[in-house]
Amino acid sequence: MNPVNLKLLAQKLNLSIATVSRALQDSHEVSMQTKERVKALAAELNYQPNAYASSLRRNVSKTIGVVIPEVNNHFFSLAINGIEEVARQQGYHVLIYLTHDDHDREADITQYLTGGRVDGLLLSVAASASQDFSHLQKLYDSKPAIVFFDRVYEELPTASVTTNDYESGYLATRHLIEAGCRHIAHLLVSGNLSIGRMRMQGYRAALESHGLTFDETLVVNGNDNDEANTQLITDLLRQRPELDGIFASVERLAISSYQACHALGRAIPTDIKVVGFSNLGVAALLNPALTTITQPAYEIGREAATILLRAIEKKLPILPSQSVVLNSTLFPRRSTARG
Amino acid sequence: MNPVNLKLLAQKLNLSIATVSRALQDSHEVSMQTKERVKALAAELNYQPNAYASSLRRNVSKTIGVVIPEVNNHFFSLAINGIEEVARQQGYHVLIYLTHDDHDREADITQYLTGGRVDGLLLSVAASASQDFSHLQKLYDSKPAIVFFDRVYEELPTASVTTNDYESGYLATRHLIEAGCRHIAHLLVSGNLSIGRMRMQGYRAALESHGLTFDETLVVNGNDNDEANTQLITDLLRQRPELDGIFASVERLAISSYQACHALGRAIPTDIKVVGFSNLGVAALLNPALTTITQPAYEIGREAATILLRAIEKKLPILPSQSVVLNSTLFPRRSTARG
DNA sequence: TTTATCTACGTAAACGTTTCCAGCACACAG
DNA sequence: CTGTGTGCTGGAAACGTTTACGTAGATAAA
Repeated sequence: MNPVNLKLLAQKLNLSIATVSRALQDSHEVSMQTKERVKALAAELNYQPNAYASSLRRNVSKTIGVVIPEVNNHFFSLAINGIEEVARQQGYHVLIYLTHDDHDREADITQYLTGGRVDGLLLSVAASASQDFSHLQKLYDSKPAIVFFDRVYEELPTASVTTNDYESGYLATRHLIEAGCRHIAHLLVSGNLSIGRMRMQGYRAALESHGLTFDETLVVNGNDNDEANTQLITDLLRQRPELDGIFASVERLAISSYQACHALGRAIPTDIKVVGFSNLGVAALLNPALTTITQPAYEIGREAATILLRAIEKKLPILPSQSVVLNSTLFPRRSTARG
Repeated sequence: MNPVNLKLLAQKLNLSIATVSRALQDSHEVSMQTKERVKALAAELNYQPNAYASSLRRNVSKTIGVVIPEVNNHFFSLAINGIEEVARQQGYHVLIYLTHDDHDREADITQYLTGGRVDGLLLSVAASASQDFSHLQKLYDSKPAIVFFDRVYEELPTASVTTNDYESGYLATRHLIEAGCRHIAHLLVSGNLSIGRMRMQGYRAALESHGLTFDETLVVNGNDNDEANTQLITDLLRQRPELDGIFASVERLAISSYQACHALGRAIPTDIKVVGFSNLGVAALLNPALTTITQPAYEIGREAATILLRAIEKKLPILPSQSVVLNSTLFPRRSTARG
């Protein structure tokens, strides 16, 4: 494509390719004089090193992969912001792959990535129904550096960046109980991931420590289809008229809950109260303002990328002990106001 | 890293590297027998070709770059969804770069990308104050395939995917006028891009064709800092108490308008009406529900990626005539209701 | 003087592919 | 028997870097 390469520079300068290469890397083995000559010409001809040749030779790509369920979700888009920020600072490129919470897509993608295309990987596991994580095991065996964030597959001995999901689940549920709820549904998408289990345990513990009984039929699994979710919630609301609280474990389910309530004419917070995990910037502007558990998404992205890039640069393995747990924050708003 | 390469396969099979390579590509020059032997072993050893070696040799990277202002914005995240979708279908990888609407970052990034790292580029130009587009010119000269989407730099003779911005600006403004507004502010971020100019012209034309005079001081430029924008709008509202309509040319400014109105106690839509470009899924759930002009973001992404990949695959240049204009839709909601 | 050290550069191998150019064996036509 | 094709395979060059190694000349140490 662009025929400006080391060979061309070397010819024009009557130097060897080796010297030109070294000059551009500020090697001490090259005299100041030649360095300047080389750099001047390189700048003039707008020389850009061929990334692939360099990656091939050095076995280092200066590229990280980010594998996430979706990007149209404030949590993940904020996380990407954080990731891109630190990657750019350190001269890394960011490849994005979306799984749409589909197991097979995730397997395909991770399969791709065993080929050395990336130096490291940030992964937030798909919340599919499948219990099969062999693709992640395979990926791990091909040993790129991996850091999980938010949605972790715990069996791999690597680091992860998560939030205090158990406490958050507990807090959200207690908040509803204290607002007067007695029949609280729990909506989630990632029941078979640790994140889902933790939030669930928090929910359950809060119920039980307040003398409420845990009812399995009030736990509903959604997916990534908003209409289907809204329908699911509508059905639930109809079948269980005693329901007076909803704890949505993920943003889209909180939104669907609003939609279902609007459709059925259930007033929030009078008839039913809603709290949801969400990074929606406009939560406070909703009708009514949505009480949220908000994760520090941007910081999670930064933190995960930092751990990953540090390990790559120092060529050290990533240990589970480097894991970080950040705290989410509960923002009480109208949707859970008393009376 | 992973030492499973063609050489290893060749050794184990007592074949030459050339034959193994050809077998894996289903070349007709290899007997069925050997093909199967090769593929079996490759699968068994989990062979993944080295992407960099391949890219180097073929001068093709199967990677496209996406350069956008931000990802934490529904328009762009939906667009990325569309882009990733078609890229994945065709076996392409997607590199993401965020400019944060900063001219210098954009210049840095495009500089990077002249190095042949990507086969093509999808670009939505940063809405900075700068009038300097020499970095884009330079990028173009290094001839990767480029398709602009939404925010176009018109001077480059390549294709773009946009929406009917003039009509949308006209429609939004007329909608406000018909709802009774007489003093309408226009908030925008991209005054020096064609997209900004088009929307502005639509705004102006609607005013004038309805006997209202265009007032330059009602046109306000925001940036990517939400607090600053809210402050800006608050100031405007205070200084111009006669204001009864806001046309926000970009999602974040509509949100900031809500915040400013809430803070000042101006009731929407009674005191002031708001319409905004937005892909916010929860627009209908806002308080009050926000009237939006919604761009077909997902389709824009798909369309842009399709044009780009077709050109790359066929090795044809991209012509301005391949440009596509899609239609946005006005969704009237409470925020512009009469009375 | 010789020997060691240092500076500044060149030669060439290597990274893992792809692909051009053979070559060989065999078949078949003239 | 010669020529021509065809089916399969291997050797080796090439892509653009980086880098181990070598070397020539200069300077310093012995």
